[in-house]
Amino acid sequence: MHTSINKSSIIKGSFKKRAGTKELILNAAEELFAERGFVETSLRMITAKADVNLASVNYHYGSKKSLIQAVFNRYLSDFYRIVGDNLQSLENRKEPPAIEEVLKLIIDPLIELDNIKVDGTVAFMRLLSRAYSETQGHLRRFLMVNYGDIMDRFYRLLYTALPGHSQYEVFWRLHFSMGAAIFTFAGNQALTEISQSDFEQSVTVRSISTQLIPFLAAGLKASGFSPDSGNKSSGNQNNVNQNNSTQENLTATTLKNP
Amino acid sequence: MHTSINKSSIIKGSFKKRAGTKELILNAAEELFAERGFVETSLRMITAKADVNLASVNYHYGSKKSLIQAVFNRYLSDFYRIVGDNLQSLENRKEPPAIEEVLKLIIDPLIELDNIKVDGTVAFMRLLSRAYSETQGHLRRFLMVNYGDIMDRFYRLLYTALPGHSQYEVFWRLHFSMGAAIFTFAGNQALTEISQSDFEQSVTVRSISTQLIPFLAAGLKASGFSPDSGNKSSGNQNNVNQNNSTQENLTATTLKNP
DNA sequence: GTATGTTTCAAACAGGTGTTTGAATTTATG
DNA sequence: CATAAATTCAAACACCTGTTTGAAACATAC
Repeated sequence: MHTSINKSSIIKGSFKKRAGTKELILNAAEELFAERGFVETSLRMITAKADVNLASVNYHYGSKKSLIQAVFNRYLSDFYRIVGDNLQSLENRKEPPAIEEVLKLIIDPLIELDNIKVDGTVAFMRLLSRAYSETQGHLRRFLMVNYGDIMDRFYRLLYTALPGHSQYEVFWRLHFSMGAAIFTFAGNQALTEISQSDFEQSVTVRSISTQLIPFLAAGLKASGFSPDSGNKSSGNQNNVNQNNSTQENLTATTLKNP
Repeated sequence: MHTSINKSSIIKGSFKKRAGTKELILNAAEELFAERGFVETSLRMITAKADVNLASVNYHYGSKKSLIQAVFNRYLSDFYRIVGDNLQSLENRKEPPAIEEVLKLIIDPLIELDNIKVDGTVAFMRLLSRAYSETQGHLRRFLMVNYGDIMDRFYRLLYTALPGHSQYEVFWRLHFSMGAAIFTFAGNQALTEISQSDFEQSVTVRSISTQLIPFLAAGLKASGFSPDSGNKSSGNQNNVNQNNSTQENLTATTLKNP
């Protein structure tokens, strides 16, 4: 099956090896990990899909665990570079940003992923989802160590955009929002299929985002305690605001130490 | 290690086998599945924890797949029985219920799980989360076939509680809400630990729910398109209401066919 | 062209997986 | 008690896992 013809291809006018075994592995792994998860994807599936030898994974990446991190690194470096730029532009402003702006700051790059790769958004969110649920979290730790600062800045910006809310509230609402986004995008196309067949409307990453943003914005802005209809009346029990510790320390421990 | 003393115990005055091998397996499996997921939990781990023979799993349950479904069935039968009762009481009312009522309808039983079993809520949500992300979804299909009608009724009730919103909107917002809830509760205690250390406030299932309900309620109620501050002004692009098909058919296909 | 370093390859490795088997044991029945 | 059914048990089954090995093929440089 594996001929020797594809061993070489013309790249930029000069002969090179066939598109890099290392990248072939990374591409195949990325797809399979998003589809099936890390534990349910074997190295033999990856090497078969990439049409390379089994041993080349350990030769180029050392171990399966390192391969997983490499897949993540490629996605995140692309994604968080854009988010970082967007963050700075809002951080530099004097007046606090609107929540919708803060949300778009991170959702727009998420949508952009779909233009770079086929089903890029869904694949990325599935990887994120699995990173959070699979194993006991060595991957979540990897995420926090390498990219926790970005999330830290995002949390601070969100806090400034929500005056009148405690950091405790913002903390939880941030994770509610992450859950809604990750769960929805990562949801194995089942939701999309149902929606398409029932509502006769093509479902894209952008159309879901159009639904998601007002939902999250309203949730984030909501008054803390609403027994009836959202009025901030009466006594609220669990509204213990404690902004005594410095914001420096607070956000640092909040998101840097998993 | 395994003595023959615990082979018999007194139950209801008469001698019986030691608390049922079948139940011992189910208990051990339930804990391990919630902790580590289905694929990462081996039958040998389960039988070791339950202190029973390896072969007894296949003897009592036939296969690992059936064991997983059995674990789910025990949780869901308890949970959905209560939810079913709550649903009916609201369905019988003339005037549409408040969203907070609809949310409490399903969140209160969720909290109650914590009183029945230790960390019952978290365990249940983790099982749900894994059911949605793991494998290609044979477990999600099982859920929908056996318990889809309850979710169908919940969706309809939510729709009546949200006048002025299209079924398309309600559909997506329902799944946003599910994502927020499942992701948060299932989040491997990491969130809870962070919150406890940073905000010096004990985090319980109930205190999270107190945060979650107003967040979800506000998101569900939000006007469809809010570029600035949640006012339902200006033109909205993706608000294609199509209530042409009968509600009967719509909700049926929505949640019964996975 | 020979030598050197890099990459590929088939094969084997040690260990874990769910499942099956058949005998031994326990429990229930007549 | 004896017989029959239900359950437990240790061992083995066939298969899949990530990783290692050592020789073969390749690339590049002298």
